[in-house]
Amino acid sequence: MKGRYVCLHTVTMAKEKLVKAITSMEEDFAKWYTDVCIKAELIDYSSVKGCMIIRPYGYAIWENIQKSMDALFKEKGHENVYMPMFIPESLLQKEKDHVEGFAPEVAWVTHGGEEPLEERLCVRPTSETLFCDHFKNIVHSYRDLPKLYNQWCSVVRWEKTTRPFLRSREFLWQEGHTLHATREEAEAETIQQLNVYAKFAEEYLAMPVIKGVKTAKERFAGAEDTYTIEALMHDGKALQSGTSHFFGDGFARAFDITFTDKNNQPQYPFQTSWGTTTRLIGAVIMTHGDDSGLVLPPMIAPIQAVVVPIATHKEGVLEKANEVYARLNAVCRAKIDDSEQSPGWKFAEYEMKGVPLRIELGPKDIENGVCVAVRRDNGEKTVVSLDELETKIPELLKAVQDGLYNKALARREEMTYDAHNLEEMVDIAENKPGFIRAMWCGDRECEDRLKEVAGVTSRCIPLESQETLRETCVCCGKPAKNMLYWGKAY
RNA sequence: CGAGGUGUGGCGCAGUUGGUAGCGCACUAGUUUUGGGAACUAGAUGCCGCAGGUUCGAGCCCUGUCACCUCGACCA
Repeated sequence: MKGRYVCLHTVTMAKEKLVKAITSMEEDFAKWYTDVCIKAELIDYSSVKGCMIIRPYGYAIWENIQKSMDALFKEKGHENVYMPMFIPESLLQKEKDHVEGFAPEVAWVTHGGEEPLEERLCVRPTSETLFCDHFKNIVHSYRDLPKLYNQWCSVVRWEKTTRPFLRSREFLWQEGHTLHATREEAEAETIQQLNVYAKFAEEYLAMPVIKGVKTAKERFAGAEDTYTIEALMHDGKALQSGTSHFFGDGFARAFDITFTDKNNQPQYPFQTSWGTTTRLIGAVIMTHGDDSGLVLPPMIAPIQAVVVPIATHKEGVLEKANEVYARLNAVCRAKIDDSEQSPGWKFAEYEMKGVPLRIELGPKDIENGVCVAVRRDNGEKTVVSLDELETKIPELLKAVQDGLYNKALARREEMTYDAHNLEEMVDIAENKPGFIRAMWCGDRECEDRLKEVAGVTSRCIPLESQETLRETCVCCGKPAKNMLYWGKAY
Protein backbone atom coordinates (compact mmCIF):
# COMPACT_ATOMS: atom_id res chain seq x y z
CA MET A 1 0.00 0.00 0.00
CA LYS A 2 2.80 2.33 0.90
CA GLY A 3 4.26 2.22 -2.60
CA ARG A 4 1.02 3.52 -4.02
CA TYR A 5 1.80 6.97 -2.68
CA VAL A 6 5.25 7.12 -4.19
CA CYS A 7 5.68 8.43 -7.68
CA LEU A 8 8.74 8.70 -9.91
CA HIS A 9 11.26 7.80 -7.25
CA THR A 10 11.87 7.98 -3.55
CA VAL A 11 14.98 9.22 -1.84
CA THR A 12 15.66 8.37 1.78
CA MET A 13 17.00 11.33 3.71
CA ALA A 14 20.66 11.00 4.53
CA LYS A 15 21.40 10.62 8.22
CA GLU A 16 22.82 14.11 8.48
CA LYS A 17 23.36 15.72 11.81
CA LEU A 18 20.47 18.08 12.25
CA VAL A 19 20.88 21.25 14.20
CA LYS A 20 20.27 20.70 17.86
CA ALA A 21 17.61 23.13 18.92
CA ILE A 22 15.97 21.23 21.76
CA THR A 23 16.92 18.79 24.47
CA SER A 24 16.80 15.24 23.14
CA MET A 25 14.11 12.89 24.42
CA GLU A 26 16.66 10.46 25.68
CA GLU A 27 18.61 13.07 27.60
CA ASP A 28 15.62 14.49 29.50
CA PHE A 29 12.11 13.66 28.36
CA ALA A 30 10.41 16.27 30.56
CA LYS A 31 12.68 19.00 29.26
CA TRP A 32 12.23 17.79 25.68
CA TYR A 33 8.48 18.14 26.20
CA THR A 34 8.56 21.72 27.47
CA ASP A 35 11.14 22.65 24.83
CA VAL A 36 8.74 21.45 22.12
CA CYS A 37 5.82 23.35 23.66
CA ILE A 38 7.82 26.57 23.62
CA LYS A 39 9.85 26.19 20.42
CA ALA A 40 6.89 25.04 18.33
CA GLU A 41 5.12 28.18 19.58
CA LEU A 42 2.25 26.26 21.11
CA ILE A 43 2.32 28.09 24.42
CA ASP A 44 3.98 30.73 26.49
CA TYR A 45 4.14 30.89 30.26
CA SER A 46 2.06 33.59 31.90
CA SER A 47 2.43 35.58 35.08
CA VAL A 48 0.12 33.20 36.98
CA LYS A 49 1.66 29.87 37.88
CA GLY A 50 0.04 27.01 36.07
CA CYS A 51 -1.87 29.21 33.67
CA MET A 52 -0.48 29.08 30.16
CA ILE A 53 -0.97 31.27 27.15
CA ILE A 54 -2.07 29.11 24.24
CA ARG A 55 -0.49 30.82 21.24
CA PRO A 56 -2.13 30.97 17.80
CA TYR A 57 -0.43 27.83 16.50
CA GLY A 58 -1.34 25.85 19.62
CA TYR A 59 -4.84 27.22 19.64
CA ALA A 60 -5.31 26.33 15.98
CA ILE A 61 -4.64 22.69 16.91
CA TRP A 62 -7.27 22.96 19.63
CA GLU A 63 -9.72 24.52 17.17
CA ASN A 64 -9.23 21.59 14.80
CA ILE A 65 -9.77 19.12 17.63
CA GLN A 66 -12.86 21.04 18.69
CA LYS A 67 -14.33 21.22 15.22
CA SER A 68 -13.97 17.50 14.51
CA MET A 69 -15.04 16.30 17.92
CA ASP A 70 -17.98 18.66 18.06
CA ALA A 71 -19.23 17.20 14.78
CA LEU A 72 -18.98 13.67 16.23
CA PHE A 73 -21.03 14.75 19.26
CA LYS A 74 -23.68 16.39 17.13
CA GLU A 75 -23.96 13.26 14.99
CA LYS A 76 -25.09 11.52 18.17
CA GLY A 77 -27.67 14.18 18.89
CA HIS A 78 -25.89 16.33 21.48
CA GLU A 79 -26.51 20.05 21.80
CA ASN A 80 -24.08 22.68 23.03
CA VAL A 81 -24.94 24.88 25.99
CA TYR A 82 -23.08 27.32 28.19
CA MET A 83 -23.17 27.29 31.98
CA PRO A 84 -21.90 30.02 34.31
CA MET A 85 -18.31 29.75 35.53
CA PHE A 86 -19.25 30.30 39.20
CA ILE A 87 -20.79 27.76 41.55
CA PRO A 88 -22.20 28.86 44.92
CA GLU A 89 -20.61 26.91 47.74
CA SER A 90 -23.96 25.49 48.88
CA LEU A 91 -24.58 24.03 45.43
CA LEU A 92 -21.15 22.39 45.26
CA GLN A 93 -21.84 20.79 48.67
CA LYS A 94 -24.91 18.87 47.55
CA GLU A 95 -23.28 15.63 46.43
CA LYS A 96 -21.01 14.40 49.20
CA ASP A 97 -18.42 12.35 47.29
CA HIS A 98 -18.25 14.98 44.60
CA VAL A 99 -17.42 17.85 46.92
CA GLU A 100 -14.88 15.74 48.81
CA GLY A 101 -13.17 14.96 45.54
CA PHE A 102 -12.95 18.50 44.31
CA ALA A 103 -12.86 20.74 47.41
CA PRO A 104 -9.09 20.54 47.89
CA GLU A 105 -8.43 22.06 44.50
CA VAL A 106 -11.09 24.67 43.85
CA ALA A 107 -10.44 28.39 43.56
CA TRP A 108 -12.81 30.65 45.48
CA VAL A 109 -14.21 34.07 44.69
CA THR A 110 -14.85 35.85 47.97
CA HIS A 111 -15.27 39.50 46.99
CA GLY A 112 -17.19 41.54 44.46
CA GLY A 113 -15.11 44.68 44.14
CA GLU A 114 -14.29 45.49 47.76
CA GLU A 115 -17.48 43.98 49.20
CA PRO A 116 -17.25 40.49 50.72
CA LEU A 117 -19.83 38.15 49.14
CA GLU A 118 -22.69 36.72 51.23
CA GLU A 119 -21.73 33.27 49.97
CA ARG A 120 -18.42 32.50 48.37
CA LEU A 121 -18.39 31.22 44.80
CA CYS A 122 -16.14 28.54 43.46
CA VAL A 123 -14.72 28.77 39.97
CA ARG A 124 -16.04 25.62 38.29
CA PRO A 125 -13.64 22.67 38.46
CA THR A 126 -16.34 20.75 36.52
CA SER A 127 -20.02 21.52 36.05
CA GLU A 128 -22.02 18.53 37.28
CA THR A 129 -23.64 20.56 40.03
CA LEU A 130 -24.64 23.37 37.68
CA PHE A 131 -26.15 20.95 35.18
CA CYS A 132 -28.02 19.16 37.94
CA ASP A 133 -29.42 22.39 39.30
CA HIS A 134 -30.57 23.29 35.80
CA PHE A 135 -31.95 19.82 34.97
CA LYS A 136 -34.06 19.99 38.13
CA ASN A 137 -35.80 23.05 36.69
CA ILE A 138 -36.35 21.87 33.14
CA VAL A 139 -37.11 18.15 33.48
CA HIS A 140 -40.60 17.21 34.66
CA SER A 141 -41.87 14.48 32.38
CA TYR A 142 -40.48 11.46 30.55
CA ARG A 143 -41.23 13.56 27.47
CA ASP A 144 -38.42 15.93 28.53
CA LEU A 145 -35.86 13.12 28.31
CA PRO A 146 -33.22 12.46 27.28
CA LYS A 147 -31.24 15.66 27.67
CA LEU A 148 -28.05 15.39 25.65
CA TYR A 149 -25.91 18.42 26.48
CA ASN A 150 -22.32 19.39 25.92
CA GLN A 151 -20.34 22.46 26.89
CA TRP A 152 -17.01 23.84 25.62
CA CYS A 153 -15.41 25.98 28.27
CA SER A 154 -12.49 26.31 30.63
CA VAL A 155 -12.34 24.99 34.17
CA VAL A 156 -10.05 25.73 37.09
CA ARG A 157 -8.34 23.27 39.41
CA TRP A 158 -5.69 24.66 41.74
CA GLU A 159 -3.02 22.05 41.06
CA LYS A 160 0.17 22.00 43.11
CA THR A 161 2.52 21.07 40.32
CA THR A 162 1.75 22.10 36.79
CA ARG A 163 2.88 21.32 33.24
CA PRO A 164 1.77 22.80 29.93
CA PHE A 165 -1.28 20.94 28.54
CA LEU A 166 -0.84 18.01 30.92
CA ARG A 167 -1.72 19.71 34.17
CA SER A 168 -2.55 23.39 34.24
CA ARG A 169 -4.65 25.31 36.72
CA GLU A 170 -6.99 26.56 34.06
CA PHE A 171 -7.61 24.32 31.09
CA LEU A 172 -9.92 24.15 28.10
CA TRP A 173 -12.20 21.19 27.71
CA GLN A 174 -15.55 19.88 26.71
CA GLU A 175 -17.89 18.30 29.23
CA GLY A 176 -20.91 16.32 28.11
CA HIS A 177 -23.79 15.96 30.55
CA THR A 178 -26.74 13.76 29.75
CA LEU A 179 -29.89 12.75 31.56
CA HIS A 180 -31.90 9.62 30.75
CA ALA A 181 -35.12 7.91 31.80
CA THR A 182 -33.51 4.52 32.33
CA ARG A 183 -30.34 3.04 33.71
CA GLU A 184 -29.79 1.03 30.51
CA GLU A 185 -30.04 4.08 28.31
CA ALA A 186 -27.57 6.04 30.44
CA GLU A 187 -25.16 3.11 30.50
CA ALA A 188 -25.37 2.86 26.73
CA GLU A 189 -24.65 6.59 26.43
CA THR A 190 -21.57 6.23 28.67
CA ILE A 191 -20.16 3.49 26.44
CA GLN A 192 -21.17 5.26 23.24
CA GLN A 193 -19.21 8.37 24.21
CA LEU A 194 -16.23 6.31 25.30
CA ASN A 195 -16.27 4.84 21.80
CA VAL A 196 -16.50 8.31 20.28
CA TYR A 197 -13.38 9.28 22.22
CA ALA A 198 -11.51 6.16 21.17
CA LYS A 199 -12.48 6.74 17.54
CA PHE A 200 -11.35 10.35 17.76
CA ALA A 201 -8.02 9.43 19.38
CA GLU A 202 -7.28 6.75 16.81
CA GLU A 203 -8.64 8.26 13.61
CA TYR A 204 -7.86 11.94 14.16
CA LEU A 205 -4.95 11.98 16.60
CA ALA A 206 -3.44 8.74 15.21
CA MET A 207 -3.09 7.65 18.81
CA PRO A 208 -3.97 4.07 19.79
CA VAL A 209 -5.81 3.82 23.11
CA ILE A 210 -6.92 1.15 25.56
CA LYS A 211 -10.61 1.44 26.38
CA GLY A 212 -11.48 0.32 29.84
CA VAL A 213 -13.16 0.91 33.15
CA LYS A 214 -11.44 2.41 36.19
CA THR A 215 -11.18 0.62 39.51
CA ALA A 216 -13.13 2.08 42.44
CA LYS A 217 -9.96 3.78 43.65
CA GLU A 218 -9.49 5.72 40.42
CA ARG A 219 -13.16 6.51 39.90
CA PHE A 220 -14.48 10.04 39.39
CA ALA A 221 -15.89 11.68 42.51
CA GLY A 222 -19.57 10.80 42.60
CA ALA A 223 -19.61 8.29 39.73
CA GLU A 224 -20.82 4.69 39.79
CA ASP A 225 -18.44 3.82 36.99
CA THR A 226 -15.67 5.71 35.24
CA TYR A 227 -14.57 4.62 31.78
CA THR A 228 -11.33 5.82 30.25
CA ILE A 229 -9.16 5.80 27.19
CA GLU A 230 -5.54 5.26 28.16
CA ALA A 231 -2.67 6.06 25.82
CA LEU A 232 1.02 5.24 26.15
CA MET A 233 3.49 8.07 25.76
CA HIS A 234 6.97 7.89 24.23
CA ASP A 235 8.62 7.61 27.63
CA GLY A 236 6.47 4.66 28.65
CA LYS A 237 4.15 6.59 30.93
CA ALA A 238 0.39 6.28 30.59
CA LEU A 239 -1.85 9.25 29.91
CA GLN A 240 -5.56 9.23 30.68
CA SER A 241 -6.83 10.96 27.56
CA GLY A 242 -10.58 11.03 28.01
CA THR A 243 -13.17 9.82 30.50
CA SER A 244 -16.83 8.87 30.39
CA HIS A 245 -18.73 8.53 33.66
CA PHE A 246 -21.91 6.69 34.57
CA PHE A 247 -23.56 8.35 37.56
CA GLY A 248 -26.54 6.10 38.11
CA ASP A 249 -29.18 8.19 39.84
CA GLY A 250 -26.87 9.38 42.61
CA PHE A 251 -26.69 12.98 41.51
CA ALA A 252 -30.40 13.02 40.67
CA ARG A 253 -31.19 11.95 44.24
CA ALA A 254 -28.74 14.45 45.74
CA PHE A 255 -30.19 17.28 43.66
CA ASP A 256 -33.75 16.02 43.82
CA ILE A 257 -34.24 15.77 40.06
CA THR A 258 -37.41 13.82 39.31
CA PHE A 259 -39.68 13.19 36.35
CA THR A 260 -43.07 11.60 35.94
CA ASP A 261 -43.01 8.41 33.92
CA LYS A 262 -45.65 6.97 31.55
CA ASN A 263 -47.47 5.40 34.47
CA ASN A 264 -47.66 8.75 36.24
CA GLN A 265 -45.08 7.62 38.78
CA PRO A 266 -42.26 9.94 40.00
CA GLN A 267 -38.81 8.61 39.02
CA TYR A 268 -35.18 9.63 39.39
CA PRO A 269 -33.42 9.96 36.02
CA PHE A 270 -29.99 8.45 35.26
CA GLN A 271 -27.05 10.57 34.34
CA THR A 272 -23.69 10.56 32.53
CA SER A 273 -20.85 12.96 32.00
CA TRP A 274 -17.79 12.72 29.79
CA GLY A 275 -14.84 14.96 29.04
CA THR A 276 -11.69 15.56 27.07
CA THR A 277 -9.31 18.44 27.46
CA THR A 278 -6.39 20.33 25.94
CA ARG A 279 -4.39 17.49 27.48
CA LEU A 280 -5.02 15.78 24.12
CA ILE A 281 -2.48 18.21 22.66
CA GLY A 282 0.03 17.03 25.23
CA ALA A 283 -0.83 13.47 24.25
CA VAL A 284 -0.15 14.19 20.58
CA ILE A 285 3.19 15.81 21.43
CA MET A 286 4.32 12.86 23.54
CA THR A 287 2.96 10.20 21.18
CA HIS A 288 4.36 11.39 17.86
CA GLY A 289 7.08 13.95 18.64
CA ASP A 290 10.78 13.36 18.03
CA ASP A 291 14.12 15.08 18.58
CA SER A 292 13.41 17.55 15.76
CA GLY A 293 10.26 18.68 17.53
CA LEU A 294 6.54 18.28 17.13
CA VAL A 295 4.98 15.81 14.69
CA LEU A 296 1.32 16.47 13.94
CA PRO A 297 -1.20 14.06 12.47
CA PRO A 298 -2.51 15.68 9.26
CA MET A 299 -6.12 15.47 10.48
CA ILE A 300 -5.51 18.11 13.15
CA ALA A 301 -2.46 19.96 11.77
CA PRO A 302 -3.14 23.69 11.28
CA ILE A 303 -0.74 23.58 8.33
CA GLN A 304 -0.76 20.28 6.44
CA ALA A 305 1.73 21.22 3.73
CA VAL A 306 4.20 24.10 3.66
CA VAL A 307 5.71 25.30 0.40
CA VAL A 308 9.37 26.29 0.70
CA PRO A 309 10.63 28.00 -2.45
CA ILE A 310 14.37 27.60 -3.08
CA ALA A 311 16.46 30.46 -4.49
CA THR A 312 13.63 32.96 -4.48
CA HIS A 313 15.76 35.56 -6.26
CA LYS A 314 15.79 33.44 -9.40
CA GLU A 315 13.39 34.44 -12.13
CA GLY A 316 10.00 32.77 -11.87
CA VAL A 317 10.54 30.76 -8.67
CA LEU A 318 8.24 32.81 -6.44
CA GLU A 319 5.51 32.97 -9.06
CA LYS A 320 5.59 29.22 -9.56
CA ALA A 321 5.71 28.58 -5.82
CA ASN A 322 2.67 30.77 -5.28
CA GLU A 323 0.86 28.92 -8.02
CA VAL A 324 1.68 25.58 -6.38
CA TYR A 325 0.58 26.97 -3.02
CA ALA A 326 -2.77 28.14 -4.41
CA ARG A 327 -3.43 24.74 -5.95
CA LEU A 328 -2.45 22.95 -2.72
CA ASN A 329 -4.61 25.23 -0.66
CA ALA A 330 -7.61 24.03 -2.62
CA VAL A 331 -7.05 20.42 -1.50
CA CYS A 332 -5.53 20.83 1.98
CA ARG A 333 -4.50 23.39 4.60
CA ALA A 334 -1.41 24.85 2.91
CA LYS A 335 1.04 27.64 3.59
CA ILE A 336 3.84 29.24 1.62
CA ASP A 337 6.89 30.62 3.38
CA ASP A 338 8.42 33.20 1.06
CA SER A 339 10.22 35.01 3.87
CA GLU A 340 13.91 35.90 3.60
CA GLN A 341 15.04 33.09 5.91
CA SER A 342 17.35 30.51 4.37
CA PRO A 343 15.80 27.24 3.16
CA GLY A 344 17.64 25.32 5.87
CA TRP A 345 16.12 27.54 8.52
CA LYS A 346 12.66 26.96 7.13
CA PHE A 347 13.16 23.19 7.00
CA ALA A 348 14.08 23.15 10.68
CA GLU A 349 11.31 25.57 11.62
CA TYR A 350 8.47 23.56 10.08
CA GLU A 351 9.89 20.35 11.41
CA MET A 352 9.82 21.89 14.87
CA LYS A 353 6.20 22.82 14.25
CA GLY A 354 5.35 19.32 13.10
CA VAL A 355 3.98 20.22 9.66
CA PRO A 356 3.25 16.81 8.03
CA LEU A 357 4.51 17.67 4.53
CA ARG A 358 7.13 20.08 3.23
CA ILE A 359 6.99 20.94 -0.44
CA GLU A 360 10.33 22.09 -1.84
CA LEU A 361 10.32 23.93 -5.14
CA GLY A 362 13.52 25.24 -6.77
CA PRO A 363 14.74 26.20 -10.23
CA LYS A 364 15.73 22.59 -11.02
CA ASP A 365 12.26 21.35 -10.09
CA ILE A 366 10.53 23.97 -12.15
CA GLU A 367 12.64 22.98 -15.13
CA ASN A 368 11.51 19.36 -14.66
CA GLY A 369 7.90 20.21 -13.88
CA VAL A 370 8.07 18.66 -10.39
CA CYS A 371 8.33 19.48 -6.71
CA VAL A 372 9.81 17.51 -3.81
CA ALA A 373 7.49 16.45 -1.00
CA VAL A 374 9.15 15.54 2.30
CA ARG A 375 7.28 13.60 4.96
CA ARG A 376 7.69 14.80 8.55
CA ASP A 377 7.05 11.39 10.08
CA ASN A 378 9.87 9.50 8.36
CA GLY A 379 11.83 12.05 6.29
CA GLU A 380 10.99 10.26 3.06
CA LYS A 381 11.32 12.45 -0.03
CA THR A 382 8.99 11.99 -2.96
CA VAL A 383 9.37 13.72 -6.31
CA VAL A 384 5.86 14.73 -7.37
CA SER A 385 4.95 15.81 -10.87
CA LEU A 386 3.22 19.19 -10.77
CA ASP A 387 0.47 17.71 -12.95
CA GLU A 388 -0.45 15.34 -10.14
CA LEU A 389 -0.33 17.74 -7.19
CA GLU A 390 -4.02 17.55 -6.37
CA THR A 391 -4.04 13.77 -6.13
CA LYS A 392 -0.57 12.95 -4.78
CA ILE A 393 -0.45 15.42 -1.89
CA PRO A 394 -3.69 14.23 -0.24
CA GLU A 395 -2.42 10.66 -0.73
CA LEU A 396 0.82 11.53 1.02
CA LEU A 397 -1.09 13.19 3.86
CA LYS A 398 -3.12 10.03 4.28
CA ALA A 399 0.09 8.00 4.29
CA VAL A 400 1.53 10.19 7.06
CA GLN A 401 -1.66 9.87 9.10
CA ASP A 402 -1.62 6.06 8.76
CA GLY A 403 2.13 5.87 9.28
CA LEU A 404 1.88 7.74 12.57
CA TYR A 405 -0.86 5.48 13.87
CA ASN A 406 0.96 2.30 12.92
CA LYS A 407 4.21 3.47 14.42
CA ALA A 408 2.51 4.45 17.69
CA LEU A 409 0.63 1.15 17.83
CA ALA A 410 3.80 -0.86 17.20
CA ARG A 411 5.58 1.03 19.95
CA ARG A 412 2.75 0.50 22.40
CA GLU A 413 2.74 -3.22 21.70
CA GLU A 414 6.49 -3.36 22.10
CA MET A 415 6.20 -1.57 25.43
CA THR A 416 3.42 -3.71 26.88
CA TYR A 417 4.52 -6.48 29.25
CA ASP A 418 2.78 -9.25 31.16
CA ALA A 419 3.51 -9.78 34.84
CA HIS A 420 2.58 -13.11 36.39
CA ASN A 421 3.70 -12.50 39.96
CA LEU A 422 4.75 -9.69 42.24
CA GLU A 423 8.44 -10.17 41.60
CA GLU A 424 7.94 -9.84 37.84
CA MET A 425 5.72 -6.83 38.39
CA VAL A 426 8.36 -4.98 40.41
CA ASP A 427 11.08 -5.93 37.95
CA ILE A 428 9.13 -4.71 34.91
CA ALA A 429 8.02 -1.53 36.68
CA GLU A 430 11.61 -0.71 37.54
CA ASN A 431 13.32 -1.67 34.31
CA LYS A 432 10.87 -1.52 31.43
CA PRO A 433 8.84 1.64 30.91
CA GLY A 434 5.39 0.90 29.50
CA PHE A 435 2.10 -0.81 30.21
CA ILE A 436 2.02 -3.87 32.44
CA ARG A 437 -0.80 -6.37 32.09
CA ALA A 438 -1.53 -8.34 35.24
CA MET A 439 -4.34 -10.15 37.02
CA TRP A 440 -6.09 -8.59 40.02
CA CYS A 441 -8.34 -9.90 42.77
CA GLY A 442 -10.43 -6.75 43.02
CA ASP A 443 -9.21 -5.62 46.44
CA ARG A 444 -8.20 -2.05 47.14
CA GLU A 445 -5.37 -3.26 49.42
CA CYS A 446 -3.61 -4.95 46.50
CA GLU A 447 -3.93 -1.81 44.42
CA ASP A 448 -2.41 0.26 47.21
CA ARG A 449 0.34 -2.27 47.74
CA LEU A 450 1.30 -2.33 44.06
CA LYS A 451 1.56 1.43 44.16
CA GLU A 452 3.83 1.12 47.17
CA VAL A 453 6.15 -1.64 46.05
CA ALA A 454 6.14 -1.15 42.27
CA GLY A 455 5.15 2.50 41.93
CA VAL A 456 2.36 1.67 39.47
CA THR A 457 -1.32 2.57 39.46
CA SER A 458 -4.13 0.69 37.80
CA ARG A 459 -4.91 2.29 34.48
CA CYS A 460 -8.04 0.35 33.59
CA ILE A 461 -9.78 -2.96 33.23
CA PRO A 462 -9.78 -3.29 29.44
CA LEU A 463 -13.20 -3.81 27.84
CA GLU A 464 -11.77 -5.66 24.89
CA SER A 465 -8.97 -8.24 25.07
CA GLN A 466 -9.82 -9.48 28.58
CA GLU A 467 -7.71 -12.58 28.87
CA THR A 468 -6.69 -14.79 31.73
CA LEU A 469 -2.92 -14.58 32.17
CA ARG A 470 -3.15 -16.56 35.38
CA GLU A 471 -5.84 -17.69 37.82
CA THR A 472 -4.58 -15.66 40.76
CA CYS A 473 -3.98 -12.04 41.71
CA VAL A 474 -0.50 -10.76 40.86
CA CYS A 475 -0.22 -9.28 44.33
CA CYS A 476 -1.90 -11.47 46.95
CA GLY A 477 -2.35 -14.80 45.17
CA LYS A 478 -6.08 -14.97 45.84
CA PRO A 479 -8.35 -15.85 42.90
CA ALA A 480 -8.21 -13.13 40.25
CA LYS A 481 -11.24 -11.29 38.96
CA ASN A 482 -9.82 -9.33 36.03
CA MET A 483 -6.83 -8.57 33.88
CA LEU A 484 -5.79 -4.94 34.32
CA TYR A 485 -3.44 -2.52 32.64
CA TRP A 486 -1.03 -1.00 35.12
CA GLY A 487 1.60 1.65 34.72
CA LYS A 488 3.19 4.85 35.80
CA ALA A 489 0.95 7.70 34.78
CA TYR A 490 1.00 11.42 34.15
C1' C B 1 2.67 20.21 50.68
C1' G B 2 7.93 17.58 51.49
C1' A B 3 13.26 17.20 49.24
C1' G B 4 16.70 19.39 45.83
C1' G B 5 18.01 23.11 42.09
C1' U B 6 17.78 27.89 39.36
C1' G B 7 16.66 33.37 39.02
C1' U B 8 21.82 38.62 35.16
C1' G B 9 19.27 42.31 27.77
C1' G B 10 13.68 38.73 24.28
C1' C B 11 16.21 33.50 24.88
C1' G B 12 20.63 30.57 26.62
C1' C B 13 24.55 31.64 29.76
C1' A B 14 29.59 33.89 31.95
C1' G B 15 30.68 37.23 35.77
C1' U B 16 37.45 35.80 39.90
C1' U B 17 39.27 37.73 46.80
C1' G B 18 32.92 43.05 46.85
C1' G B 19 35.57 48.07 42.73
C1' U B 20 32.80 51.25 35.40
C1' A B 21 27.88 44.44 33.61
C1' G B 22 29.83 40.80 29.39
C1' C B 23 29.35 36.66 25.54
C1' G B 24 26.36 33.62 22.00
C1' C B 25 21.61 33.46 19.67
C1' A B 26 17.51 36.49 18.40
C1' C B 27 16.40 41.84 16.86
C1' U B 28 17.38 46.56 13.25
C1' A B 29 19.97 48.51 8.60
C1' G B 30 23.03 47.38 4.36
C1' U B 31 25.81 44.01 0.99
C1' U B 32 26.69 39.14 -0.72
C1' U B 33 23.95 34.50 -0.31
C1' U B 34 19.80 30.56 -0.94
C1' G B 35 18.32 22.12 -2.06
C1' G B 36 19.47 21.27 6.03
C1' G B 37 18.88 26.57 11.22
C1' A B 38 24.16 31.53 5.70
C1' A B 39 28.49 35.30 5.89
C1' C B 40 30.38 40.14 6.64
C1' U B 41 29.79 45.29 8.33
C1' A B 42 27.28 48.72 11.40
C1' G B 43 23.63 49.36 15.30
C1' A B 44 19.91 49.00 19.37
C1' U B 45 18.70 46.38 23.81
C1' G B 46 19.93 45.83 31.52
C1' C B 47 15.55 48.08 38.35
C1' C B 48 21.44 41.46 37.91
C1' G B 49 13.53 38.19 40.48
C1' C B 50 11.65 41.44 44.63
C1' A B 51 12.29 43.75 49.74
C1' G B 52 15.39 44.80 53.61
C1' G B 53 20.45 44.73 55.76
C1' U B 54 26.15 44.91 56.04
C1' U B 55 29.75 48.26 53.40
C1' C B 56 32.94 54.28 51.22
C1' G B 57 31.07 50.81 47.47
C1' A B 58 26.81 44.75 46.44
C1' G B 59 25.22 40.87 40.47
C1' C B 60 28.70 38.85 44.25
C1' C B 61 28.11 38.82 51.54
C1' C B 62 23.57 38.33 55.26
C1' U B 63 18.04 37.95 56.21
C1' G B 64 13.37 37.50 54.23
C1' U B 65 10.20 36.78 50.18
C1' C B 66 8.33 35.45 45.28
C1' A B 67 8.61 32.73 40.82
C1' C B 68 10.17 28.75 37.86
C1' C B 69 12.36 23.68 37.09
C1' U B 70 13.24 18.39 38.75
C1' C B 71 11.70 14.34 42.04
C1' G B 72 7.77 12.64 45.47
C1' A B 73 2.24 12.96 47.51
C1' C B 74 -2.71 14.88 44.67
C1' C B 75 -5.10 15.26 39.88
C1' A B 76 -7.90 15.42 33.27
